[in-house]
Amino acid sequence: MLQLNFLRENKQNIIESLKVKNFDASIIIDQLITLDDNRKSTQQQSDELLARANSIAKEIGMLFKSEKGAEANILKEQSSQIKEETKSLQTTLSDIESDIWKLLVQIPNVPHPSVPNGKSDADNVTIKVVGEIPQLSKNKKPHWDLCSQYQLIDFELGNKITGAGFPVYTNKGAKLQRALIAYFLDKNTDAGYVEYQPPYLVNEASAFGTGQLPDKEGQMYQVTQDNLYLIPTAEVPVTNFFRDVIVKEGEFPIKCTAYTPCFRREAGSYGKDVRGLNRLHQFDKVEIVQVQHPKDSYDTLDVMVSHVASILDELELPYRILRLCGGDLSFTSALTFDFEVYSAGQDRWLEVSSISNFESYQSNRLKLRYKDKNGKNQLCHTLNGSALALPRIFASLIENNQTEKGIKIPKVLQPYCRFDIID
RNA sequence: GGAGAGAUGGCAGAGUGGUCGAAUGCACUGGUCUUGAAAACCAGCGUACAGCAAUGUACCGGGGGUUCGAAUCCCUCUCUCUCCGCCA
Repeated sequence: MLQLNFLRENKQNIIESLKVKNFDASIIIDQLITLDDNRKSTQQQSDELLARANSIAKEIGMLFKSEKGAEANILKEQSSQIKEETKSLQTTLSDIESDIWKLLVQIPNVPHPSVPNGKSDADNVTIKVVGEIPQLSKNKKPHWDLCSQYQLIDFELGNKITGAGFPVYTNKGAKLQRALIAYFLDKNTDAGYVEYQPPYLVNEASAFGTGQLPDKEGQMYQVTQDNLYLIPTAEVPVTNFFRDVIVKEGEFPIKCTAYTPCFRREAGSYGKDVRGLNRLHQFDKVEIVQVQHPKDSYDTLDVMVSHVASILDELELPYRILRLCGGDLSFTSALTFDFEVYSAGQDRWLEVSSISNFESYQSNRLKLRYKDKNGKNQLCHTLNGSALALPRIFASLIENNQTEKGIKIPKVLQPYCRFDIID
């Protein structure tokens, strides 16, 4: 969420910028400023009364020590009265504070000036297209057919033991999956990311820290008995490493990578979008997260984009990079680049990575700060992206590399797979 | 699952009702000394809100209560540790 003082000081700019996200902030910001003014004056009154009560309490203490009980009792009366007065002020204050909070969490992050206008994913701007779209024979197949032909994934078995959206990888399918995870992690650690294996369940505070709660709990699987949530992405546990942390300026950039399964309820999804591997309830992903100094975060975003591009280059997959328009940008992001690979068996582009700069939006909620040169605490910037999400990479790899003789494995994966063809 | 113990500043660790936002040690920062370093010595060193500032207020795991006054007493929740049981 945004800081109230930031809203106060940049009101007009923010209102203008948020129009790109199709969000009208004018009323809500005014409400917030009024509430904040109220908060300040209420707090001042309350602080004043408390200061008086405190000094009286100290006086009473000293009077008792010097055995002047009578005088002390008079002061007790006064103090009790003051306390009565503060009670209602305290109630007002906490009401105001919760009102402020409720409004504040409704305001999305302010988009970066380079975010284009637009209503939906149709308005995203393609900034780069890389690689040749393979020309396959008329007999080309989508990955779900290839999976059963070569016994790579058993969707039916997953249906039986759990339900739709929980595939069972088998044989060379399982090996390819394992190879991809190892390869992605190696690429990331070679680029300086520290590897983590976080928990796959998180507590309420963590789900709240990255913004899954309070609004998006419908997207998460919950273990109600222990009040835990299955992670929808490694972003949740990894970013929460830094909850309530004050880092030293010299520690920037902090770079983390983690492989985790991801669990998403995906309520309401249907149709060709969910066929095969296109959308699952459980899938694997390798995530990269960075904590950065505000002045460097956009350079870092570019570096992360080229890092992911280099992985797709090595996998020899055709891909394009999109700059998300205001309408498609997530609530918390200031600027996002999406990567889509071309899946030639289905003849469509599939999103495989989304790299975002959240600026201080997450940090503010997480209380993730650094001490600047003047010793003052400032909010860090956070960024994250997938490097990469497995299922759609898996799908496009086998679709694009299908031949009469079998599915060819790209060179870079062969040492990890220990085979070069699926036949 | 059963029994017990505990939660205090970056860490360790005092404090069981009255100048306690909190001793002390370590760590850290600045300075003196030194050719440099170490050691020693001096000083500083939590967070948030309000204020130009002085300063004020809140915070000793979370929430609630008792009291003129709570880190300290009471209730409650959460978490951690130890022992026993079970188990990869």
